[in-house]
Amino acid sequence: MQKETLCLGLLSLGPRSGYEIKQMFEGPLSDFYSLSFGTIYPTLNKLQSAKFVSCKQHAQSKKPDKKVYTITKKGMGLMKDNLLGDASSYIRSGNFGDQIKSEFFLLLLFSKYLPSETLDTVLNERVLYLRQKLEQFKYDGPVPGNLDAIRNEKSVKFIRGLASALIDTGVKYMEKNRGKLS
Amino acid sequence: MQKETLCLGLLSLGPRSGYEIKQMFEGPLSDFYSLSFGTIYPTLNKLQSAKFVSCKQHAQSKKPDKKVYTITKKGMGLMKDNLLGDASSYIRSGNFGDQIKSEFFLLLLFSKYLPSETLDTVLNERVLYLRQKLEQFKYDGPVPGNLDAIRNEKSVKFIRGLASALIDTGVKYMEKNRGKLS
DNA sequence: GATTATATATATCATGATGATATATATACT
DNA sequence: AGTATATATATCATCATGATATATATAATC
Repeated sequence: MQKETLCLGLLSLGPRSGYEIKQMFEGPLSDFYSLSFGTIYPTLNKLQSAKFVSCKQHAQSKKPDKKVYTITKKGMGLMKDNLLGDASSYIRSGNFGDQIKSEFFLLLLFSKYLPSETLDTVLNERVLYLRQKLEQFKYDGPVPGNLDAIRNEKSVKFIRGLASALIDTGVKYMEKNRGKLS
Repeated sequence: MQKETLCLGLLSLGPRSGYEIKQMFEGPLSDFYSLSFGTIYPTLNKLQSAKFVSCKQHAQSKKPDKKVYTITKKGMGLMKDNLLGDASSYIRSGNFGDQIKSEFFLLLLFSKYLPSETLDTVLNERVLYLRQKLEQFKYDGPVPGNLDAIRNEKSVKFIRGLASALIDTGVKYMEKNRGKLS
């Protein structure tokens, strides 16, 4: 998916600044996708020049102005068109997997070269991390700030349920089978 | 993990060419990590110059010579050192998640802008793909060529079991809950 | 009370990984 | 006969990342 389409998609959930878009990628979206500041800011500027988003500047004393972007009708049109194109590409491509870079799995793969205490700590920390993730995905109460919007979407409920099921399976497998590694 | 360490790690499982290393990233490793030709070949050249790997050229009539790389004692030393460093960094970093870019989850997230037939096809293809993956991970017979080495590793058995459990959970969740998306 | 770290907020840039392309041939498919 | 795929290495333009710069407020630590 192009960065433009992704930014428009996130702005379709409600007006946001570049900083807040980055927060989404570091929070609830971190398990699915990420974009850096170096990509987000130029993309928003480009979208603004082409009138796919509008921008309201909120002056803040002695902090940089907060630029809140709102998707335009033209932007909604582009987003929907691109999304349809992306889905078609996905279907035609024959490549239905995700792009993953997992330091954890590489460490596991070469674990026979690691001291057993080191491997143990790696596994412990990973399990601890996954347990926290699981709580986050299962938690149904309010979340602060601008992140509430996506929680009520039908698709997000589906995704959160899926993520919860996957993490739960992962944690249970690791607890049951980690003895077989050493 | 540095590309050098990763290449050395794969060569520690047995001598291989750059092309065969790429095949591993496209096959059994594709769900965990990937490197491109543009990274693999220069890395192998660099490792050879520094005597971390040796190279035997196998002449092939009218095809480019096949360069089979073997890890040296010096290379094994570097790999183990780096691996320990990577594990320590992983533990210290506090960042225990994986880096993921999932076109599928983005399409799900914005699925309300997609025609229901398109979404349906996306889900069908994904489930089909996951079922194939599941069979691959569960299959215990021999695999052709140079890919057998990693299948017998203790760590790989653990990883394959984990991957199978995760995919199984994912498929079952999707089949049960996909109706809630539309 | 002083210092350090973290959060807000945007912008830019060097580095380097990716994906495409080039080159060359054999085999399999249509 | 013609097209696509597989083997095999190498190079390179493009662009995303991660780091850095700038500036301040608040929270935490000592």
